[in-house]
Amino acid sequence: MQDDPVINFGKRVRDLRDSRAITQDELAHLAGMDRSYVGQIERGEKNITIRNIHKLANALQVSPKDFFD
Amino acid sequence: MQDDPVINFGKRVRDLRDSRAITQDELAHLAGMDRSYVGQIERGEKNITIRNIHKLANALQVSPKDFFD
DNA sequence: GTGTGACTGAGAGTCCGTG
DNA sequence: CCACGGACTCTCAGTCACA
Repeated sequence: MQDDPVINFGKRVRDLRDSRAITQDELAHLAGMDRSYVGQIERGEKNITIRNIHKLANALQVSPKDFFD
Repeated sequence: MQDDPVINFGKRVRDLRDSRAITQDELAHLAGMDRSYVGQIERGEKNITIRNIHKLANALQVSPKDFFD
């Protein structure tokens, strides 16, 4: 069982993004971040900060809580 | 209304710590962090990363979701 | 017991490109 | 459309001394 928060967070972002049928590029643009960075987050390669968590939550129109399920 | 996530997160940490009646020193020890670092987080001076959010959640025995209310 | 400023190494985050 | 890379800049992690 993989319980690294960075991994789980990335999976959650990908799920939410897929459910909205948008690309990494589009999500990056909505959140005001770099396209390759979004990819790195989804792959669990980056230890994201709380400010960017909020940016992604807003871009995906969810509560930050929804990333921790 | 102060909606900087860094500020709100700090307040939430302080509230949860106070409700447990422990010092910054004790929380820092439980979370495996430096005492002054915890203070900086509570004051909203640090844009904390997701891994440290989880450390604090574990130390306070709450879910990471509880920081986002 | 806590607030604060200063500090260094590590890693967050960007920009460019490739298959 | 995405994974992955190099090369870069900026900021966070983590600690310390002192108020």
